[in-house]
Amino acid sequence: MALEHAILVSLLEQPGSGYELARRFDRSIGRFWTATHQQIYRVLRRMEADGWISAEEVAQDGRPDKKVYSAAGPGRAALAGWLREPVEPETVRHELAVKIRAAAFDDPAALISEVERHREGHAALLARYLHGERRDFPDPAALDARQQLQHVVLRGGVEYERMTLAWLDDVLATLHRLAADRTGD
Amino acid sequence: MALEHAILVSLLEQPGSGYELARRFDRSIGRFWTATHQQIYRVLRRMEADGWISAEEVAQDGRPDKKVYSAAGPGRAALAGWLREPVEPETVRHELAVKIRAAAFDDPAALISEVERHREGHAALLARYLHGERRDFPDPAALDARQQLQHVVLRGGVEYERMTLAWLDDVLATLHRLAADRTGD
DNA sequence: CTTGCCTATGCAACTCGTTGCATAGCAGGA
DNA sequence: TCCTGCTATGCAACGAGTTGCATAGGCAAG
Repeated sequence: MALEHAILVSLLEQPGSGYELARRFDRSIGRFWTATHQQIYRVLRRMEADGWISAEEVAQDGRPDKKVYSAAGPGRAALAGWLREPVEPETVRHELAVKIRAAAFDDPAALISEVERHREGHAALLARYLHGERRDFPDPAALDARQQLQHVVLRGGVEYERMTLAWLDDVLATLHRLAADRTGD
Repeated sequence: MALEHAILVSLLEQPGSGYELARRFDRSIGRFWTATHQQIYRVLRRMEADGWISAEEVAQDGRPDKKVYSAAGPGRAALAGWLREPVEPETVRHELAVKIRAAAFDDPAALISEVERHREGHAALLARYLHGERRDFPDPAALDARQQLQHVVLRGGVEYERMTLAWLDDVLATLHRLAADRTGD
């Protein structure tokens, strides 16, 4: 389980409340590790009980109080230990790929609009990544260690989206060809 | 949940026992939808109870009996219905990406051997994909619809591995540069 | 002949992750 | 005024997924 470690990294980069963490997961980190607010609150409570993080109640005006968490010593130590353990290979749950093979037993043309919608989503995400890259890393030569590591992860996201877009185009071409073959004879 | 649909597709392509399905998931399908034998047996029983698939006891000599499942009419209908529902975007759980950002709070050089091991795994998988492609799709011009769809999914796997290898090289270069900067001053 | 491995199925217990709902104050628009 | 929406946290219940173990026969190597 790496959710607790993902949260630790996020808190080390910037302390925050459960709610703020949930919003960060929706944006940057969430693309390679998803989590809902429920999971985050549960894990935060457990980590606080274990002494990995410390909490501070912060009163706000015009909105409810919040509990701001920071990574504590034991949390840092746990993260360092985890870094030295072997990495699990990443897991992908690619529902669309299952559907593409399933289309062989139905009408392949019925998938075209779905694939196109998917493609739009990836194109939008790529645009967002590239926008974030220009904003946060305008001068790649002048980055500290932390920023360089954040940047290389972001480049991975960019390349993933580019690869996926090209593949979806390949899928669409295949589906169109199959549809033409069907009506053609 | 798409596990039942992934199993249906696999059974439509070729009937088989729970054990055989588990081995198929370890190989081809498992790269974009993982499942253990426990999940598979549980889902098979549920699908049989729902009439989606039918089972046949097969006695074997020299080894235990097995139950061979085939997709039945209601299963085909359920698959066709699922195909028309909206696709969820694929989810990635990329532990290595979390670790790379975590390395900013520890020694980045400690990650190098891990990333290299990861790289070897992806290189081996790419080789296996390319080998399978030469074996199963030697003449792309002479494929029926089902094979064309299987092939385009395989091409997605190939492109994913190529992209990942290139990115891991990028990560390694970044880690080496950071390690050199550290010892350099 | 015993030990370990492979086929083949399954139970029990657990953790992870999701969904729906609840609370509670404040802000802004119809 | 009422309704919607945002911040902020949480409970309860469920479903998905993992881990450890059990059974049971046959095969091959030592």
